Amino acid sequence: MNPDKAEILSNVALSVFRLNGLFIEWGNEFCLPHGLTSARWQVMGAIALAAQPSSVPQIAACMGITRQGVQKQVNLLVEEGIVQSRPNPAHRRSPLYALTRQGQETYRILRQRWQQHVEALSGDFSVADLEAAIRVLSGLARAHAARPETNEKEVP
Amino acid sequence: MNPDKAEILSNVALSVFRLNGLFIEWGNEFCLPHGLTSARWQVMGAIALAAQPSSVPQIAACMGITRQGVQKQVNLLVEEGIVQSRPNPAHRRSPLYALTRQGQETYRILRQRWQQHVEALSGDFSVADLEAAIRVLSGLARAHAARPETNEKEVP
DNA sequence: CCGGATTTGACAACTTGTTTCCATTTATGG
DNA sequence: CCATAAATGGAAACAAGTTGTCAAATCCGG
Repeated sequence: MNPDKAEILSNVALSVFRLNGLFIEWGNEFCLPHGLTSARWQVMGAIALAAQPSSVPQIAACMGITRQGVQKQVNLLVEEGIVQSRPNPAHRRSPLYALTRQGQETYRILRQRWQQHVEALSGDFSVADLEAAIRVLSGLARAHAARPETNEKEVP
Repeated sequence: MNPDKAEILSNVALSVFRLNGLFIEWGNEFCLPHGLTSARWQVMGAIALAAQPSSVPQIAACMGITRQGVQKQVNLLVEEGIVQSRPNPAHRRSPLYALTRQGQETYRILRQRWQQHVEALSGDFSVADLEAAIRVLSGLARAHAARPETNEKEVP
């Protein structure tokens, strides 16, 4: 019943891989009726949650992925009328992005549906277990965080 | 201190996404000295842990990804001399795969280094938290498991 | 034994994300 | 003010995985 902390940790890692795949797949079906995908939903969420309209590099930093990856999804979101660019007074080439009216409406509906889903799900777990899970996942993320390490920038 | 189970669950989902990316990145660096990547390491592990030499579709089913994805990595592992194909008495076109001598040696070293890593890491967590994390992650995986749903195969 | 369904590998296109390179814009220090 | 460094978008190549198609091999029901 207590096989070894190290072995449980290995299982946590495998669970994270499996769950990541399941979440993306589930999210694609969840967003399909709104013409979105998991990736675009995540970028949309980052834009929606930002206090002010944000530039692509700001969104990328907040999401923990590269700016080029975000740029692709943002360009698609603009094409679909979900997101709108506006001039950046501080940078001519780097516009700010915010949701359009349609984007706000789509986001509102998705957030509502998501809220219903997690509430239905949350009955399966205790608060103590959920908080413990957060502790473990956060601790693992901190331990594996991309540390600049010896990236001090090679002195030329 | 207890904001809402639903909100903690949302944070668990975001943590899974973030951790998946961090794990893959970390694994790539971890395997680099042995000429492997995270993806190939995972496939190699599935082959190593199988009781008997396995076919590509068997490995894929056990890993929860598509056979085509596994096939790509297996072909690369064969090229690198990590994995070896042998005739499948039950299927002429679908060979069985097992580790080569070199593959067994590489696997042994990687497993040893991984073991050291998780043991060092495991000091940061309590057994209770780790088991709670497993309960939550397993429960979420079960709830989102790709269920055939209405895929009963359209009657033609 | 035969014929159709299923499995399987090969191949190609697509999605998501990363890395790399280049050109332009912005920032900074003398 | 100007030269150089940093930030930024665009494009291309790559990695990993998915889906789809095709042909060969296997399986199964009659």
